Amino acid sequence: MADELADEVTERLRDAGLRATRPRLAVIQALRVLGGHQTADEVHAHLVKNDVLHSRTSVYNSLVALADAGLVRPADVGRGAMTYEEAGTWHHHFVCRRCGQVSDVSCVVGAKPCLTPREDVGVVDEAQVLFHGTCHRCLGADAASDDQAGDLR
Amino acid sequence: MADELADEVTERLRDAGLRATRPRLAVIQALRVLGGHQTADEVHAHLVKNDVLHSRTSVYNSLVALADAGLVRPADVGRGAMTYEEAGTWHHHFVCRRCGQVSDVSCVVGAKPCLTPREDVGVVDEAQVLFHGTCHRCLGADAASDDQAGDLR
DNA sequence: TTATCTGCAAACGCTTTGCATCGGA
DNA sequence: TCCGATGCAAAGCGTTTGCAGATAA
Repeated sequence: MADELADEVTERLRDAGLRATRPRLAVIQALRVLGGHQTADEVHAHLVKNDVLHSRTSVYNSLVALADAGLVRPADVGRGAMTYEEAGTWHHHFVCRRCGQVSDVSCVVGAKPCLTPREDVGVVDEAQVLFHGTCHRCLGADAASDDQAGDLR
Repeated sequence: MADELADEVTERLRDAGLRATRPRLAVIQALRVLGGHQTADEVHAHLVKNDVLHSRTSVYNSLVALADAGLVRPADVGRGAMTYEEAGTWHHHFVCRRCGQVSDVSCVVGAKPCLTPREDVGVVDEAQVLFHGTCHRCLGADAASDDQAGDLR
């Protein structure tokens, strides 16, 4: 079931001049299982739990290799550690200030620098948008606690 | 000459319920002298060089206080350390992949969430755009070294 | 006078590096 | 076979925390 993934990853790593090793395949499979926006540590924890891989260094190494091969995209959403996601469709991120949850947001234009700066700063090859705000769940929790709190505060 | 700054900072800190202390005034003055996009360490180095302040902790403390008072804005441009700039007009950032230089870029709309995500993820109060690419200087250097290199490589 | 702030020292979390060993092609 | 990858251990770097003494209001 995950063999097609392994085959594709193997091929794309080789295309990038990299070897298809056990840790690398394990890391990208973990990323697929866990879904987007995982930190290196979360990937590591998952692999340790499933007794697949125990070295933190290898997780870092593998993430770098997979990113080089264009299979994984690092995304800094400003929450301490770097997060990683499978490189599928290009999108932006919304981060809830309360709970820290990260959601994907479609980009305005389908192409990869989906925005162009007004100023002529040079050649732009990428534009990342990071939205901040309050997610629906936290807004709901707010409303609920407002009811509960009554006129306190 | 910098007294108006000191007075304004004092007032705005007090408005935020914070004290106007020597380190805080020193940090914002350093930020003004150095210009935008300084790391805590760069601010610290500047203040040490000018024999104004020697504690790294106080630089961090002050930056937090100034950010709370809305006088300073932290901007994560994805280069390891957090950078800080005086909170003036709202803008985005362009980071050169070669030299790491950061340039300011006007936002699309003057208001503060200058972009709206397509998806309804919740209440968005901020949108930061981070552009990556190659700045003019590095493009120029490239052209020059291409000439020099001739057919090497 | 007192709550706030400072600033040293130490801890902390994420990430990288050095290096001997291992293994994919 | 041999270069590239692994993975332990340790360092590195930016940042935060604990706390006793100092200070703005």
